[in-house]
Order: sequence, then C-alpha cells, then structure tokens
Amino acid sequence: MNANQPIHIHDTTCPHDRKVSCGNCRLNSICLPISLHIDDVEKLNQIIQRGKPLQKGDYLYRAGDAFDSVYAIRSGAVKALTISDRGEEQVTGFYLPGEVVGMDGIANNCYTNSVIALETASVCEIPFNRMEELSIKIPSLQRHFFQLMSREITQDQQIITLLSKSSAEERIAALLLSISSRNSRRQLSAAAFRLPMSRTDIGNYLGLTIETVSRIFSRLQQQSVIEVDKKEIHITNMDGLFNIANGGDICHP
Amino acid sequence: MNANQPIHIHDTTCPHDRKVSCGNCRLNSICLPISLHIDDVEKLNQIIQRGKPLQKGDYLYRAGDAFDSVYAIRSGAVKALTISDRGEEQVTGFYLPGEVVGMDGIANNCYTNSVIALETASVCEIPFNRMEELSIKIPSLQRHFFQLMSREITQDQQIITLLSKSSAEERIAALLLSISSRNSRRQLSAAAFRLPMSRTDIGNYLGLTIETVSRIFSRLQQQSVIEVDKKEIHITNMDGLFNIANGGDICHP
DNA sequence: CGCTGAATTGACTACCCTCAACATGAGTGG
DNA sequence: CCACTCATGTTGAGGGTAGTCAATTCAGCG
Repeated sequence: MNANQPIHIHDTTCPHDRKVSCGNCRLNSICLPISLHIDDVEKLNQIIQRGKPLQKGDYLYRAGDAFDSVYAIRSGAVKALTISDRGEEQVTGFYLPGEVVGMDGIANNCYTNSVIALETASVCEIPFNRMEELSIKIPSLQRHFFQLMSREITQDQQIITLLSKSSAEERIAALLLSISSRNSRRQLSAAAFRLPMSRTDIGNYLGLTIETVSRIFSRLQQQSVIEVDKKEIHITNMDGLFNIANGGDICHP
Repeated sequence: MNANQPIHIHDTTCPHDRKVSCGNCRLNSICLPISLHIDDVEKLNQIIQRGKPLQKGDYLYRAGDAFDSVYAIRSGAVKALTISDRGEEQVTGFYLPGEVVGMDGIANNCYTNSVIALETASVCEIPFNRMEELSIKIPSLQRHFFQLMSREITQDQQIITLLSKSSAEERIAALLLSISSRNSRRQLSAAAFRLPMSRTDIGNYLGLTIETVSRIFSRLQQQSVIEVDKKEIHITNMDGLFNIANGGDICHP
C-alpha cells in the first residue's frame, strides 16, 4: 500500500522516530488525518514539523508564549496546566498519543496552558497559520478541526461534571476508565497499563490531595476492582470499576 | 452609514425585535461579527435566521438533537446543561447576549448539552454548514470561529480550576465577578445587576448545594461586599469581592 | 385564602483536607 | 558497599468545610 513511499533507514518501529509521515503513522486512524482523503493527508503531512523528542519534565510550551502551532502527541504523554489567579497550578488535562494540544492558544494568540512531558515524548508540530490556509482548500480538514475543538469542549465539560458532582472514589475510577479506553483506541490493553503521571498530578487534575488519591487506590485494591503496583494498574473488575465511576451500585438511595 | 438599509417599523429599541441585522445590532462589537469587514458582516447576516423569542423554561435544543446550528444570544439569558452518567443534571454554563452556544454539537453532529431559556430570550441561529462554507470564502470568519471555540475551551478550563481549587465562597465571588464583567462589556452596570438564574442553577453550576449558595450570599452581605435582594445584586466593594474570589486577602498562610 | 416553589436559616453529619510519621527507591558521594 | 539525601508515595489521627435533613419564611398564583 505504501510500497512507492521512500524507504527510511528506520521503520516505524521506534515510536520516537522523526522519520514518519502521516501516511504511514500507525496513529493516523485516530489522529488529525482521520477521514481525510489520502492526497489530503499528504498535504497535511507536508506542513507538519517533527522535532526531537521531549524528555520528562521538558516544556513543550509555556503559558503566555506566543501561539503559533498546535501539537499532536506521537509518543509518550504530556500534561497541560494553567496557573490560577492564586498562583497555584491546575492540571487541565493529560494527552496521550494521537491527541492534540494547544488549541487554548487560538483565542488570544498566546497559550493559556503550559504543556510538560510526563515521560519521553515526541510530538508533531502543526503550524496554525498553514493549517488555516490548508483548511480553506480542504473543507473536510476545516470540519475536522472544528470537531477536534468541539471534542475538547465536551471533554472539559465532562471534567466539570466530574468535579462538581462526584466523590473522590468516583473521580479516580472515571480517570482510570478514561485512560483505559484511550489505550484501547490505540490497540493497547484496556485492562493493564502504566500511568504516566504522578499521584500529585492525578490529585491536582481531579481536585484531590495526594493523600486522598493514595487512599482511594488502596481502597479500590481492597475492593478487588484493581491491582496497583506503583504506576502499574491492572483493572481486574471492569464492570465494578464502571459502577463505582457512575455513582456506586445503581445509585445508593 | 446604514442609510441605504431598509427602514424597519421598529428600531433596535426592543431587544427581542426580530428585525435586526448584524450591521445595526448593538452587540456587533462583541458578537460574531467582531473584526469582520463591513461587507462580510452583511454576508454573515444573510445566513442568520432570527426566530421568535424563547419564553422562560423553553428549550432552544436538547441534548441528543441533531446538530445543525450554533446560536448567538441576542437578548435575555440561557443556561446549558448536560445529563451525567448518573442521570443528574449538570449546568455547564450561562450565556448572556453576544455569546454563542451550541459548539459542543460539532464533534458528533449532535448536541451534548441542552439549552434552556432562563428568561425571555431571543437568539440568532447560525446554520453551521453555511457558516463553514462562508468561512472558506472569508478567512477572517474562519479564524474568528476558531477563536470563539478556543475561548470556550479556556473558559471551561477556568471553571475546572474553580471547582478543583476554590472554596464555596471563592466560587460564588468568581461567578458574580464573571457576570459583572460580562455586563460591563455590554455597557451595563458592573456593580448592580439582576441574576437571571435561580440559586439552584448557581449551585448546580458551581458544584454546591442550594443551601450553601444561600449561606454564602448571606455571608458576603454580612461582610459588606455585596447587597442581595432576591436576584438583585449590588456589589458594594468590588476590590473586596475580587480578593475573596482570589483566595482571601493576599493568600492566608 | 391556601397552595406551590424558591429561598433562608439552623443543627447535625460525613467526606475529604491537614498535619504528621513512616516507607520506598533513585541518585550521590564517602 | 553503605550511608545519606531527596522525591514520591502510603498510612494514621483529628479537624473543617460543605452536605444532609428539617423547619420556616416569602412571593406568586389559581
């Protein structure tokens, strides 16, 4: 299928490899190129820049930086965070391969979030001005980008609901299920995975203290719905976890 | 400037008047037409549909409805809400004149929120397909719509921070300040206004019970930062309210 | 005039935060 | 190799904020 593509020295076996095109990227069915015509995928590919991987703790960009690009995560994981009026950090999201960060910067031409690598991560930089120009020529790209931003909105609203209505246990369960389903979208195990973020990040994201996060993990393990070994998570009772996330067994009255 | 426009029987004095064009709408400096060329404003105007006003409690659309349009609020106020997995309502936002709702529907071609009028309200319907077509011809409209969605994202993230990090008092103070500043953007008083939503809606939005909302209003009144008379709010100490919203006087250590 | 729904206020309770001690593992240098 | 520090995570005890339950007030309305 890609037989007439130039042959790279490295194949796509290394997830941090820079020599990947959208056409042969194994994420292209869930990332930006989704539902684009094959010719359009190549046009998109040509505006994308792939830099060297970020190391754990590296900033992709900082809040206040001039906005130029959005970024698709290609490997690894990153967190986005804002600084509140009080000067406290608030983690606003975790982004896994195939997901796009930076759309908060469009509104005012500067990023409102900082994005930091949680582990070694590589990203595809999409210069926004060129993406806009391309969107005018490829209506389905325009549509797709609108959808991407809309999805970010609905996801943020789900977090709002989570923070507004759910107990600590429900929040943790929901986060685990979110990561689980995003992993399975990438053909990875839904039941066993490694959390890329620290307990501190989880607590910050979910509006809980690190102690509470730790206690909930222990409690979920006692209830035999998950097994925890540091950052390794094994969901042993998916239905049970799902029930917990949705307010305990069929709504305790 | 608009001398060659057809003369309407009613002028723009009645805020619910259907016979308004973007060109002569008093909101056009803060609404969608912002920063558009005057010719482009008229093109935008021609795709916009203005229906009869909504009465209090009327649905503009319901979660699950097929997505066709986004809506600019022209008068009155509406709330958006989702139904959580548990079946509970979660108010995800309040929208005042000049603001746009419905962008959550783009992602999956159906709305994830329902939108309900909090009082008599009129809206401008913007058919999304036609807006997309127009965006291809008017790049600044495309840009503007990206910015609009980006702003929705950053606002939702501010709510996330509020719910994650702030006390009940801080949340209420922040909401009052948000409404205050949005009023002043419309040339209305920043210090005195009428809340269009009920205590129940406020509590739902901010993740608080109605009793707590009521108590906080009373407490803020005791502290002489606001005066409350049912839904009428008078901010008597703007700086004080601002300090409360930002974590008490210069961060109590 | 009574009814209904919204709001206020009080008393009690529970969940989660705070403070604290302790455990674990990685990295450093003797 | 071991002692040391530092960062991260776990567990326990106690307290505070906001939720729950309940009674009361008030406005709107048939």
